[in-house]
Amino acid sequence: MKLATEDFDRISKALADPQRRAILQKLAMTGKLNCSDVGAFFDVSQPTVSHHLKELATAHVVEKEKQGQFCFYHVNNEVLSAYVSELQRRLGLNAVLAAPHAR
Amino acid sequence: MKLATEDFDRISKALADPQRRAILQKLAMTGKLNCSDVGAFFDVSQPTVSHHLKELATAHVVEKEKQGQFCFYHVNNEVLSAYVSELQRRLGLNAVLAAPHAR
DNA sequence: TGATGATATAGATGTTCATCAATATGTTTA
DNA sequence: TAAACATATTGATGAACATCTATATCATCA
Repeated sequence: MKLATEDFDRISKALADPQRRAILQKLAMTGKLNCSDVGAFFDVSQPTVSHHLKELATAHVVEKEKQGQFCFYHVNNEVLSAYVSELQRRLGLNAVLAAPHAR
Repeated sequence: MKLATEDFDRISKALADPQRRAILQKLAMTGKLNCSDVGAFFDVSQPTVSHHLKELATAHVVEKEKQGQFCFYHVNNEVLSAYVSELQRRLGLNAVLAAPHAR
């Protein structure tokens, strides 16, 4: 999967905030949570949680799934993997793996 | 190599800014540059370049090497690799590799 | 239908931060 | 030593943003 520059930038920004990283990590560990559940883990207001989840969803690192009045979120592993790959590529960390061994 | 939480957070913040990512990528591509060289690639003032390089150095993703009046910078691959690994760990992206294939 | 509950939005506030101009510090060379 | 150059620091400014309270929207249930 290929990330557009715009997407890469947005994901970088989404991952810049510690609170958002904590929420994302919690989602990665638990698999799926609704908004209230996420909020229960952290000492921030409900609107703040909602805001962070929206940022993560806009960056496509999580996906939103509405079920009645609830709203479940789960991580998008494909996008996250693509992000990490692109990050490695830009930082030259995969040169050894990708290059056909430059003798 | 193991990253302390504080280091991980600082690196995340260092990578959050597009200009800093561009500088880091340029360093990764060229291997080693002094401050002026870096500045020549981008349309920002000298103090801004100096500031960004300092941020990157404080996060240990680049290393500073003073030679006379010049100051060379190069990426620290060990730290960057450790950062990416820790990021993958937190996001649960290495589960497939690490786990003995569920079932 | 009205009450309760879940989530989203609006608006405000304080903080962080990217950037710049000006200046300081340190180094080389004429 | 004086001038020229490389880099760092200081202080200011405007923008981005994390967070909150208050309120709106939407769904469920009695």
